Amino acid sequence: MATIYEVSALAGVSLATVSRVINGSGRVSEKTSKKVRAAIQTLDYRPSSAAKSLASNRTDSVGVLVSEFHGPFYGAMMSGIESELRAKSKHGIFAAGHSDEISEKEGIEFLIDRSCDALILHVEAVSDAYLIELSKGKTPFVLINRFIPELADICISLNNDLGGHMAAHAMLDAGHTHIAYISGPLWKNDSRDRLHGFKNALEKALVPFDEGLLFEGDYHEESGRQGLLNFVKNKKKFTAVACANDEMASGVYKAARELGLTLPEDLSVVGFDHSIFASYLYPQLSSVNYPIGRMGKMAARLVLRNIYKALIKDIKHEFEPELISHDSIAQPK
Amino acid sequence: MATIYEVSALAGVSLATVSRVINGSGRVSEKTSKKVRAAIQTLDYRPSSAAKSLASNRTDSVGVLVSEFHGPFYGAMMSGIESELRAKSKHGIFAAGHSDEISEKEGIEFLIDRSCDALILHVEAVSDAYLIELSKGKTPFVLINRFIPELADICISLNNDLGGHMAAHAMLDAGHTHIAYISGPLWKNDSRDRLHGFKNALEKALVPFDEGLLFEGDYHEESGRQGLLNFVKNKKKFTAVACANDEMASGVYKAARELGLTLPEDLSVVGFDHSIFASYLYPQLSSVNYPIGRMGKMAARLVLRNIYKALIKDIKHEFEPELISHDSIAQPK
DNA sequence: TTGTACGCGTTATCAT
DNA sequence: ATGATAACGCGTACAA
Repeated sequence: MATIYEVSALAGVSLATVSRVINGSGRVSEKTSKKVRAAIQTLDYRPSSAAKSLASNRTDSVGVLVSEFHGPFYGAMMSGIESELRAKSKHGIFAAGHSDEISEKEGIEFLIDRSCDALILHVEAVSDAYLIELSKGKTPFVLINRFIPELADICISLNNDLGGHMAAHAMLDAGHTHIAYISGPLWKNDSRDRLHGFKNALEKALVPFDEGLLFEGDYHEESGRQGLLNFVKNKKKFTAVACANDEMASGVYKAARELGLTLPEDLSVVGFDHSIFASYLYPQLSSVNYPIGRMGKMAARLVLRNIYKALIKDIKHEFEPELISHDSIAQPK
Repeated sequence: MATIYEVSALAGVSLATVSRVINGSGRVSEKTSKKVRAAIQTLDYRPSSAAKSLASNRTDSVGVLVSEFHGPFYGAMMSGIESELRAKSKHGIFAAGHSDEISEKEGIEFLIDRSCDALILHVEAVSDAYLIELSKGKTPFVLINRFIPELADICISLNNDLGGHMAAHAMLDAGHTHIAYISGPLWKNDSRDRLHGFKNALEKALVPFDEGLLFEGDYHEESGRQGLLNFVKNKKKFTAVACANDEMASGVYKAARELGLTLPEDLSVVGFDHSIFASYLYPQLSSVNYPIGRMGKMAARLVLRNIYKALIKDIKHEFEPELISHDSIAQPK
């Protein structure tokens, strides 16, 4: 592999000049620049990223911690981050945190040890205190899907409360008054916010909420199924069920079929996230959209601006959900 | 950040010794080693990965090119790769190739410029010749989901031909003799292999295949829908349809419902990949399993063994598909 | 505008 | 077993 020395020799200039034309730093005459570029061409010279990092103290890499690689959710987020970074010649190093405190901390340590210039974190299990402490460290980061008042300027979050509102109103507007709710794990912030928004919307509409129609799931399909079976077992009356994500809504579909219910006539369902597979379900699932791809892009842009001093305007910290209507909501019989 | 100099000073030993302790290379007395470790602890010393890379000419990073980040397929693959690499303190740099020749080449260039120690490539659009040429270059790589005779020892592939066989037999065994096939793009190797296996199985079973019952889709849902509508429009007789992936099978479900068909009584369907959402469909989709997660792990293990000299046995180059039976196949009426 | 010289924090090759 | 020292390839003040 050719080095910058060979290039400078061939071009008949000093290596400082070569460095300048490569990085566009400092003034270089067009003539010299041309010679240098020619030399780079003929030698097929590629700068050593290691040497560059050592000298500049930057790696051009951004560590990204997601909960999981699979599933429709994080893929969209990673995709948004990667394309945005790559356009600026940076790259992402992705690691999984598995929604587990130990594992998330290990992941963060791993990425810091990789000497990433910055991190983008989608963490659920570590505490606010831990993150506030982390923010005092050397590696800057951005949080996605999380809001911590003390770190507001590095948070990219969804208005989950509003999302809960929308789920409730999707049902209220169709005339439902007995609406069950299958929540995510209540130790997660987003789960609590969605539920809060949901209850709040009912309250404002003067529709009482029966706590017996609340089931705490785990965001996986089977817990959605269990939730519906549970309501039925307890002989609850309800004509609609809102789910805190689409997987659980799919579980509700399954349980409904087991019970011989026809969707959406016998039961209206609304999901959350508007995952890619919402449209694979039958009837196609109405769902509150979570623009995670755009949020991933925004997180990358925030890093690009804060760390790499890219000229980026239009930074936005909070995103709004939106109801995507399909065929899973009918009027109550 | 503490450097190795400070550690050596505090421990009262030379640089070389510290380096030896860290990397476990060369003999070091237990006593010295202890002193060094203590110094590392108190200084909270972390080796600089850049300096390490520069001196050792390794980055401990593996570039991974996938077609897309989203969707159920690549997530499982990336997940397998990441966990396997991280266990050995290596990391993946992921990039997307979008199944497009230019874009795939750019992605490969990008990863090489990142000075990855090796690459894991899931490429569809670049030619065999290009890859053979690439193999003569400096950066070693492994191919996933592709078999090139000249590069057999760096290929991890699925027996797609056998998969096609299985899809055909799922139908034949249920008694179907008029079986349509919705293929992926025929410029892709896996599409061709699956189709070939499918036709071959029919032939062996002495069931003639009507070319009018072949439709070339693009692996996306809508093309599956188009395929089925196309067969019907042409007044073809068939009782079953095999799809080259699950997305297109989902499209077939949609078209079937539009046509008022009841699944699986009026039409049996089999998919390919056994994506996570195969079970979200109703009726749950029978599908030929593609163990992409395990294949990703295997690709990582191959890199670990070949490049990083890890002691790994049980390398396997070809994986076998497997029919996962659910509820989408019935006997013909 | 261009060149010189030093520093970045390791690994690895010699000696000792 | 341990230490001294030369690479590794580039960025960047500082000079010229």
